[in-house]
Amino acid sequence: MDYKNTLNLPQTAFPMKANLSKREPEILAKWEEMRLYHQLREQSKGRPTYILHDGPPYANGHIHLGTALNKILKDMIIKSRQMSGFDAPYVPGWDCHGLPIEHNVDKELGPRKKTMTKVEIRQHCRRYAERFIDIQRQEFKRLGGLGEWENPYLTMSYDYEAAIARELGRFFDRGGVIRSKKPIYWCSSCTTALAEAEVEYHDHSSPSIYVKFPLSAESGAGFPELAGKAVSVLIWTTTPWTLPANLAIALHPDFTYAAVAAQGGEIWIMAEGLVEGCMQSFGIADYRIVRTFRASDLEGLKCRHPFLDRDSVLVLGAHVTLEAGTGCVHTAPGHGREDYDMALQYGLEVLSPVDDRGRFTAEVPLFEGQFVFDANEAVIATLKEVGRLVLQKGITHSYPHCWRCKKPVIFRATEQWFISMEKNDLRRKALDWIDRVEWIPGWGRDRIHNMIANRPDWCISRQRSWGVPITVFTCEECGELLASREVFDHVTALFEKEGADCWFARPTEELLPPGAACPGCGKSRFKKEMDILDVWFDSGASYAAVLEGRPYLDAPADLYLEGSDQHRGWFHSSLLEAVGTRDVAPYRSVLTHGFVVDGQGYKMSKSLGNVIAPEEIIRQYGAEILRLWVSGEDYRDDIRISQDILKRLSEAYRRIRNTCRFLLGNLNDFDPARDAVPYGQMEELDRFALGQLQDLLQRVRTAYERFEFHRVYHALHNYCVVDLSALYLDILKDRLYTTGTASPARRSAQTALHEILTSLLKLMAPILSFTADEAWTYLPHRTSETVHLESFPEVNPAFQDEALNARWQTILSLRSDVTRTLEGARQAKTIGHPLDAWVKLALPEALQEGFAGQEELLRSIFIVSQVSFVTASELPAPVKGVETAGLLIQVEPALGEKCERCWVRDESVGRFLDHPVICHRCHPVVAGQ
RNA sequence: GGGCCUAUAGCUCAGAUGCGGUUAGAGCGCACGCCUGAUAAGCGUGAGGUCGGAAGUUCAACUCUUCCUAGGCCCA
Repeated sequence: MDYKNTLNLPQTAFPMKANLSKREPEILAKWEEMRLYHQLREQSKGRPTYILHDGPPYANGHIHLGTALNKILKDMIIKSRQMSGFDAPYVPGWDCHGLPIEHNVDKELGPRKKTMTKVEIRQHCRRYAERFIDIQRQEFKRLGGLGEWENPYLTMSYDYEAAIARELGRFFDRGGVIRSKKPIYWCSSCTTALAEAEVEYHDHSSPSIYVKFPLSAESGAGFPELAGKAVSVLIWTTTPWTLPANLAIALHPDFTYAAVAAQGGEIWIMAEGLVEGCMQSFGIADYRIVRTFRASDLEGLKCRHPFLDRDSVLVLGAHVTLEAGTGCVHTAPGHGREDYDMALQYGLEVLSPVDDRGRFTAEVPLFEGQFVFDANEAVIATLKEVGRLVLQKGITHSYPHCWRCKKPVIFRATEQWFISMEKNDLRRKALDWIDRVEWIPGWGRDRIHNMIANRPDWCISRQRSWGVPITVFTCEECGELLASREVFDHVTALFEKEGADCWFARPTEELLPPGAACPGCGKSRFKKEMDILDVWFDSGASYAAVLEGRPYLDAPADLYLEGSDQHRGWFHSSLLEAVGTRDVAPYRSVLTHGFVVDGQGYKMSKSLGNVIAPEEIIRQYGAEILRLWVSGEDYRDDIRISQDILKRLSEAYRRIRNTCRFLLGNLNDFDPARDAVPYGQMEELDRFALGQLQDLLQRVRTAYERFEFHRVYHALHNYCVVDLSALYLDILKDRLYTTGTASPARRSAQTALHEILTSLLKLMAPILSFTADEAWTYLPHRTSETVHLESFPEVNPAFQDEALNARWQTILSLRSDVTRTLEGARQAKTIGHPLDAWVKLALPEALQEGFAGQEELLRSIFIVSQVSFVTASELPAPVKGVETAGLLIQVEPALGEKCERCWVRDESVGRFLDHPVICHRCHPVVAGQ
């Protein structure tokens, strides 16, 4: 007789092999089919909401690991909050306007663009954005995230465009917007102002020149040492073309300056600390310092411009350094940030004689029409001619470039719109609100705080086509600004109906509210503003457009979650807008994650060739492994990915999957309603297992609450490997397989297994969303269609038995010493399989009473054939217990024959005439069938 | 150059909630072995870190300070 057929072996159709890349799309289709997201909304109506507000990715290109990471994290938060009893809606969004799209459309259109109207270009941009929204939507959905994908928010939808204009109106209303001439980054190739975020630094070669600015006679008069001499202040610059705009020379207030007598009786003034280095590079060995000055001695003195009929005044600024140059800094207020600050402080003009294309204007007749970078040479030639050039070299240094066209940018002062950081106390209020927001990790607070504390006014205007216009008017007559509430209300209403395109499509008159008149002169002919808004303003308005705009959402949000770069980006613009328009932060807490780097910790870049595409991982491993990766790494730091890591993860995945499969297989015939055993009647091992499950629940729930998914991952994996596979399940096999199908002993085990499996699947659902869902469908008598409609199990105090737990900690210690001893016996060839073993134990005094008569319990737990308690003297060659002091163990070959059914050696085998090859444990089971 | 951050076994993570104290832990992987009734599975044993480097504070530092190195984000 083949006794194998009399066993209760595990049975399940749940496949061992996941085949994720094929199965995942089927599961996604099922969710779509059953409208899972909407079922969740329906089901959780009335619960407290949890609002995670999605930061909109830019609608360009395919998703990469960084965006995948971000979306998966969000999904894990949404699902875990949902399963923790919240109503957690998720509305994904896209950022649609802006230079990158317009730039790509430019490229696609080529020369055709010149013949097209703004509205036509904008339509192309809109279609471009739509195309990538569809692409990215598919790619994001493939990751397994639930959300309102069919109704996302788009910054280019009409209602959103209207909301942007409305928010801008609020700023105008409060007087927070100013127009001013300021040096800003300007790309003369794209002919637009650039935001700080649109500038990147690359190496660039520039001329490096030392130039003499002759000190005017009357300025030198106060110093006898200088009388009658040709005295010059020496400056150093790497942008000769900015010299025509020079209006001052900055000295550091704390530095000492020296007058150096050099060749031909000339005297040069420079920082004392730089004299030696400078003279060395000039190749002048023979010089002497005539006298020194405090910087304040020189403040206000005047030099002559080296080649223009103009003065250049000596000013003091803390930005001057001794790192390079002469300690006397050429200052052109129209071409540098600090230069501009000097202008404000000393009342200098903000001179910027350069046009949109980067060419000198008529204000500089000498170089008019020349492109500034080309004019460097002409400037140097002029300096040589007039004898003001001391030295010319070349230098390679880090220089700002346009992020789109990659060409070097210039600093140029133009009229721009700014959100003032000081009007309405915006800076101070923003800083106050920063301290009322929870930043996770905590250093995020310092980071954004420093940025807000030091940032200049926000330049919100751009001279491009694809964006939301700054919807204000200027009077044709007197130039007065018209930006009243009525104007914005009127325009906003138009935007709601027609989108922002109407600003460009309609004549000015139709954009004005009826009867609009200039607040200055009363006339009614206006010019509409043609600048558009910085895209950061768009996404920064999502607070108003989305959270306030959709009735089922709420403001402020519970959470914003983005990469740490967004302290300067979306966290920043959102904060300034919400505080600027309604004196409140848009979020209660802000969570940041690091960046995806390679296995060595280096950033991913095309040039390094270490880029991995999400699509590649999904194809090879499945999105589930990507999700497991996101969960396993501590995302607050940078997170690494490599083939090795992925391999490791898929191994962990298989382990978890197989554990589920084993559980499913052993629950095949179990109906909890019919077969469950009450806790009090369960075997103590099963009760102990339920206790361990409570520990897991506790740990996992806390970790989810704190967004510490790597703790969830490790807890789940460890539980599967250590608590279940190596311990509980291994021990249980004997009972599950060999006892009667409906025996109390087996039902007791199944009761625990059922609790364990359902809990496990629920706990893993936010991370292993596909697998938990799949396994759930194989669960007999399941309570719902998908695990995602379930809630996390609560910790059940009834399953927490401290005395039981303590007793089992002792048992586990014994077990650990026994298995170590078995290993030794195996190597000594005393036994092969543990079931060949007879374990003799001499227990320490303290344990003897507690385990008296429980040889059979220990036998099953050690998975051996016999256990006997003996006295120390009965063990001639014992092994000492390591974990249990005083324990002595000896392993000997087991007595009796191996039962053909349960494989345990027992002396009862052979005693049953009807079944001569099975043991006394198996006999009643088989005989009873 | 400035701001913020990271650096524990080959890999991923723990190291009592800001403020130091026994032989630094886990899982995976690896090596060796067992099993063949979770089987492209399962079980066991074992070898691997002195905590990025240096100096300092202290009776005592992986945990504090400084500097250095490597890396990341942001800015100039």
